[in-house]
Amino acid sequence: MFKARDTEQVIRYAAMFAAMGAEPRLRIVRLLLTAHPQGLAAGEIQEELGIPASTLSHHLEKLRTEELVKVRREGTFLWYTANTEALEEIINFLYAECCTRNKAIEPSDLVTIAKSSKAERERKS
Amino acid sequence: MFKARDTEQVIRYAAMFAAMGAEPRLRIVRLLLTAHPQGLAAGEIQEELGIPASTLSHHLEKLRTEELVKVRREGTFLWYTANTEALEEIINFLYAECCTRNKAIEPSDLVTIAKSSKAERERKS
DNA sequence: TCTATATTTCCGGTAGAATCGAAATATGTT
DNA sequence: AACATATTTCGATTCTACCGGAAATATAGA
Repeated sequence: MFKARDTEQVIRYAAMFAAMGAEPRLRIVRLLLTAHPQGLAAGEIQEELGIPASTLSHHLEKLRTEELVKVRREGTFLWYTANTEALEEIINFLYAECCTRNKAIEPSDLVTIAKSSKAERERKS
Repeated sequence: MFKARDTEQVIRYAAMFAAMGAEPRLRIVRLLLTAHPQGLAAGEIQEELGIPASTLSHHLEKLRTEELVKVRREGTFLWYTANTEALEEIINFLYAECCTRNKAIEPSDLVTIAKSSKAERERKS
């Protein structure tokens, strides 16, 4: 039972991972996160990352399809923002799949790890 | 400065996401996690998921290359296991990228969310 | 060595993804 | 309406991923 629902889930998450699994798109998501929650207009992304407009448009379309970014129009500009809910969903999925299993880490450890890697990141920069 | 290192990181994580971004491979990782930490022989995975041997071999090779699975030989069998460290790394990356930003969620909330989704999952099954 | 089993490598076919210039569309301004 | 700018859609090309049968390799046992 619930096989169909499970199948849909796997397909959906695979698609989300695939959307992040291309260098230009991962860059886009990262960039949008630095600009969160205001986001960036397509043209700004284009300029920042040096991606041709038409190519960028395809990537944004893909990210939008997989719900990793949201978009709102303001005049002739399209403002893209990262969909942090979707990213949290991915984290939860990974956490559910990975970290509740047998020997895997405890929630409290996860926080410790997250904090220490943040500290480490800041130390290195 | 550190542009090169950052580039490498993005490329690496994009490759990891891409490895998880194919339905058969996401299934494989999930299956290996259910069998963690013992893992499964390639033939068992093949039988369980109904993937032809050569195709499966390609997928496992990809996952191995991106360090998402480990492998050990035992006689003629190759035992594959999920690399939970790599999965934790992905969680930390996403957490770092996503959840330390502006309005994003706090570590303590992350645990709450993770726990409640686990509870919800168990309720549904 | 011969046989059996597990798995990979080889090879070719095919579908889909990524790319980007050019043309089309959308919106706002004068 | 004409023009300017932002972005998408079109069209064509190239590249890469996925797939799976057949052959090769690895290991163990008789």
